[in-house]
Amino acid sequence: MPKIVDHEQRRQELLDAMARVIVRAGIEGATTRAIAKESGWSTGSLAHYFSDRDDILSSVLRYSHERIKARWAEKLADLHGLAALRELILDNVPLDEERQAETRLEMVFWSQALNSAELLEIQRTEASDLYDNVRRVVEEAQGAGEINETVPVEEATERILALIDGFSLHALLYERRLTNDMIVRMVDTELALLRAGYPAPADH
Amino acid sequence: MPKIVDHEQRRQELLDAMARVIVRAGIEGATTRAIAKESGWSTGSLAHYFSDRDDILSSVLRYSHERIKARWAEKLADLHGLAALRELILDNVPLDEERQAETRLEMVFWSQALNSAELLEIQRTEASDLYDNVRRVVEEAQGAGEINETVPVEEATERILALIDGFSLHALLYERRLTNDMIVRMVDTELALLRAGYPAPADH
Amino acid sequence: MPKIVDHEQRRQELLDAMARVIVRAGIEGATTRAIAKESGWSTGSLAHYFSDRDDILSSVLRYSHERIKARWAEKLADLHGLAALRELILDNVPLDEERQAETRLEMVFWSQALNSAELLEIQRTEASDLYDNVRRVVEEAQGAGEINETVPVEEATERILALIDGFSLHALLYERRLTNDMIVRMVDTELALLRAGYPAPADH
Amino acid sequence: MPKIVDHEQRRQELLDAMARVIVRAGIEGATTRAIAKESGWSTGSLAHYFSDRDDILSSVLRYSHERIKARWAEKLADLHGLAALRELILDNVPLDEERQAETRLEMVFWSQALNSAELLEIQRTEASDLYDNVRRVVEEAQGAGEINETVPVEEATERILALIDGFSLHALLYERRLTNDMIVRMVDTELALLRAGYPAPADH
DNA sequence: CATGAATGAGTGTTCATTCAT
DNA sequence: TATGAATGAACACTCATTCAT
Repeated sequence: MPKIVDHEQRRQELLDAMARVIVRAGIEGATTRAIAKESGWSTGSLAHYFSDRDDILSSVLRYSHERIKARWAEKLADLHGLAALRELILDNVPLDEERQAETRLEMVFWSQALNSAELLEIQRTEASDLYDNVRRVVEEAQGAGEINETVPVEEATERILALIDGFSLHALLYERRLTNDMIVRMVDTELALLRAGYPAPADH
Repeated sequence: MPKIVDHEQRRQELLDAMARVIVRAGIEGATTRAIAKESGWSTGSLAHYFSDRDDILSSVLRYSHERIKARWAEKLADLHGLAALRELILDNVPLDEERQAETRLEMVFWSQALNSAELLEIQRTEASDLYDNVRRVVEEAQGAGEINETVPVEEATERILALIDGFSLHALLYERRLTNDMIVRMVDTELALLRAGYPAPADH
Repeated sequence: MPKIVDHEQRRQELLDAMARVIVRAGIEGATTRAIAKESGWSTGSLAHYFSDRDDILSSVLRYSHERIKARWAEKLADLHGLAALRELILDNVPLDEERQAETRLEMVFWSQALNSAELLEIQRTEASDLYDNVRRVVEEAQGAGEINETVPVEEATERILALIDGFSLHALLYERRLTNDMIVRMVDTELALLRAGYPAPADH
Repeated sequence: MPKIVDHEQRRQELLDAMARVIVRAGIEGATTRAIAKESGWSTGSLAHYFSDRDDILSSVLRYSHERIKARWAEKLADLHGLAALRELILDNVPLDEERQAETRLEMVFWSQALNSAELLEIQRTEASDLYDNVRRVVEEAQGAGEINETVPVEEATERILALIDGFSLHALLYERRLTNDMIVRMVDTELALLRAGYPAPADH
């Protein structure tokens, strides 16, 4: 029993190290040696906790999402409706260094997933978690009358998710152009839009 | 007289091959040998056209943007205001296979740019091109009364750019969730929003 | 517990292999693979003991001199004055196969040092060791009255060093012309010259 | 006829370029491209004048000696005996930049010859030219009474040749230690020694 | 369980050489 | 004759992985 706890704890130590290395040096810098050095353990040790490098990679992806999800659970515990939605969105956007690191990690996995069926599957599963959460909160807010009843839930959810990743990406790549202030302001505009209801699209 | 070769044409041939390899196999699959094989030339030949792998990489990024920009120029030639904006947005979203390939390429460079000052610089320069184009068309549309005069141009531009990349990303990663139809519908919603003007944000 | 390896011993094993390869095939034949093969280890193993090929090269140069110096120390322990000088000179001339191999190694590094600041520095440091030894013994012999008091120590030292390398070089390149007998005879002539004192130079 | 002249002239142009590259960058820097660039001709041109890189190398060695020999012929034309010997020695020692370049070239070929039967043969042939010249002048001087009749010609010749290369080597490698003044002084000491006759060697 | 030495395939790159023009 | 594009073997080096201790 205590051994199992140690095992899991050691895995997390190694995954933390791996995540730090990826954030600092990218996927190409995340060599076995670099991870081992960052973690303080030997390269041979990794083999006891992960079957190979791909296993480490997918584990990092899962682990990162677990931490993010745990944070949501805590933050959303006492919030409801639009307030919860706002918190959820802002929690998924790189407004501070911790969130920036998470986004860097995400970005690496976006492209990695394109060439790995396993990573893609994980990515999709994890993404559907966020999707479900956003959608649930949107529905809740709509049920509570905070979101206009004409707003289609699915579209609202997709727009929000697109904005989250779009802002995240641009915040990292074009940091001088897209400031935190602008992101927060645009998030609030989106929330106001949900309150007011989407305008009817024109013909084309 | 020696064999005369159109240097620029050969470079493009090689860059096309490189882009195909990256799209198919990712950045890690884009080895010198894979590029050579895909292009039908030998590894040694690459040295005549590029100084090293980094040079190939950054050239691919630049080349891809050149093609995209050339396409805009053509498409936007006869369009103005909102119609031009709609075309520009839809042209930057992976609605067909060609555009999907471009997005895959983009995604690879997003994460590569995080660990390469040179790629980041190129990425920023190219991104500012799109920014300028979107902003110009938005201003034009606003001048023509197609966009509500209360809409802040900068914010509108950033929202659109975020949506473009957010939709692009999700279309590739979560293709079954985010369909082309939905993307087009959401783009039109965004345009309608610009016509109607942003709602006033609530307090927090 | 991991396999425990005597790092220094393994380094010397590899350096010995490297020296053998250089002696046999020259600097251009001393490829990573050739060294690995000669040593019986894999190419990847070299990386554990040397940072790169330049490191191997400079280490070989240093290592070779260490062995030579250790031999002097032993040989000169009980000798003094002219007898010590004679021994020192003869020990630095390729009279047997072992010494021939050392000279071949030396010759390779002479030209390598011309294009490598690091090798040149090592070469100079090691050369000054021999200079100091020769000079010390000459002074000792002069103090003991074995060398004429009019002989300038610096000039005597330089002549001896020049003769050592000149004989070494010619013994290897023109082995049929310059025999061991001749070398020994000329060394003894030089020692006799030191006893007798240099003749006064004529005017020019 | 004029074509043949052109051919030979072109060869020399290329050999000059090759020699400059070797002196500047060593044997490893003397790539086909570097030679072509230095000469101002294309890499393909080299093939018209030399069969391969080895041919270039051995031609450079021969060419360099031809120039040196031509210089001797001129310098020694009006000199005889010890005066001629002194001139010959000083002409073969790197007292000025031109001679330094020649010595650098020599040094490269010393080690190259150890692993190339062809280069070794050339080296020996060329070296015997210098040997013959030195020996001839020594005999002449001895015949004229300038050199003591007890001096063995062969040994005198070998000593001189060893000193020439020893001084040359040390002048390049240990330039701050072995100055031109010292070299000239030691050469004159050697000449004085020839006048005075070698001292009788002691027993060992 | 932990180590780190050892592996050898694979990498980007360079090179002398060939050859169609 | 002169060119320089093209070649592909060879290079130094790195890497994920294995395994005896």
